[in-house]
Amino acid sequence: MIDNGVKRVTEKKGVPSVGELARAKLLQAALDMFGQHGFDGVSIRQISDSAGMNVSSISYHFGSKDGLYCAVADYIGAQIIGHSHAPVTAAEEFIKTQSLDADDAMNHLLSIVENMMEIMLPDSVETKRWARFVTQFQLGEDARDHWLSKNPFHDLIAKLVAIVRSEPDKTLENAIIAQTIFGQVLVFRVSRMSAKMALNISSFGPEEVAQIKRVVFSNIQKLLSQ
Amino acid sequence: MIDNGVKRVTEKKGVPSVGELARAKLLQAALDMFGQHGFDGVSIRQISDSAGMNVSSISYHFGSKDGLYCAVADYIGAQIIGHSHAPVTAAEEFIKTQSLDADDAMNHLLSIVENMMEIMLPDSVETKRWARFVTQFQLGEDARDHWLSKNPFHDLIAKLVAIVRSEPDKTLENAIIAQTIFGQVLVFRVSRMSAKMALNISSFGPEEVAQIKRVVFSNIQKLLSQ
DNA sequence: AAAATTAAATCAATCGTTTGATTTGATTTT
DNA sequence: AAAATCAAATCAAACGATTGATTTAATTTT
Repeated sequence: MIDNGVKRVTEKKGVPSVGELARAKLLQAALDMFGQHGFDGVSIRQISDSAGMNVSSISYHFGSKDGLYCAVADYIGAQIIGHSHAPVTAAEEFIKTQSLDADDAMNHLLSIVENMMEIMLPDSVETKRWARFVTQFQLGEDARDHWLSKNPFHDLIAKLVAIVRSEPDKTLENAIIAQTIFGQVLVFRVSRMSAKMALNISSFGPEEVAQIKRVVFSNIQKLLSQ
Repeated sequence: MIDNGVKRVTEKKGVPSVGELARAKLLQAALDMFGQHGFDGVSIRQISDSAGMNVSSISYHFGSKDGLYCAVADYIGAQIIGHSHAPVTAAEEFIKTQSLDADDAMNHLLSIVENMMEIMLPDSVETKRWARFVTQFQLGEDARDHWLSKNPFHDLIAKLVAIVRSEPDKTLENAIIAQTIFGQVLVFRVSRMSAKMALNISSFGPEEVAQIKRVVFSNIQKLLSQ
């Protein structure tokens, strides 16, 4: 039910054309407002106003409101993939070597978790906007088949968990453990307000993130010990 | 920004009046549809149609759409409190005894976690509807000051964690640990679709819930071991 | 000049809310 | 007991405002 009909732009070299700048402005505005209020909570007029453009520019550049929403999802997915490229590929290559070194696997696992925390936790950076959008997105009904609904880290974490535990790959138990590891990071994003109140902090600054990271790392190492 | 103006009903004895039945029907319909599509994703006409009533019955019984939403939040909060009354009060009384028995504290902790899982995990029971609504609710902006946004289990979990770890109450670290414990349950509700795909299951049936419970219990015991 | 882009105006549809009239069920008066 | 009275409850209808989308015309870019 998602219309992705988008008029593409003839782009040349690295020079962003006027239309591409307009498209980018709309995308950023939509990213913010969709993330804050959800799909139905924002009108295309609010988005175009926030971007300083006209309503029709949305249907011109993205075909429809659905098309804009989908474009934002694609954009965020690409950003997340890009931001976690280094630790993910490193872990994937480690797995490809068929090494069964538990310590190495644990280090890769912690790197990936650290990367997830950098994406999901901080208050001020741009990644905050990604996380809000993704959370809203995952609650949506119609867009469930979009690949953004799939956790791109899970498979990797489950495999690393299996290696650390010296178990054959892909047992249900390992998948559950991977999910609980993911949840220990996710909770600080989804239940953000609740967590701030519970921890009696006003924002997730560098020190808070560091302390959370310490606890989560400690948790992972303990719960994966035999 | 929430209007809670509600025409109250002259009630007598335990006999539900005609208006109270209508009110309950609207409340249940709203609970379902708000939980599925969020506040802005549902119109009051859809809700009243689903309840088999007229549109204006909403403003009559709840004052406004906001009033209805708030009434649903209140109802769910009461339901959750009621459903977790037993393990919560047991743990609270244990804490009141000033006992420092780590094993007892751990048992109370596991009871509370088990109760949380009963509320949040299953696919078929009514509690599923509560969880969906709460998740949607916590993402909302305007209603953040409602007490439903606060995690009613956190304080208790944090105190029990402190006792298990033989530490003074209320350190930041204990609060973080409590949050990560909560996250291990929460992830199966919030990232529900993603989790189903990752675990390769079609629903959270009794066996799946049992296995998840086993893993989470094991995790908690390990990560709280010194 | 042609194509791409923006602005303004307009569309039918739906939004939350309000209105006035009507029905219901019980209480009070006769 | 019958009639009158009244508050509670429900209804269809309509309100102005806003929704996503489209059309038309003007402007800018290439």
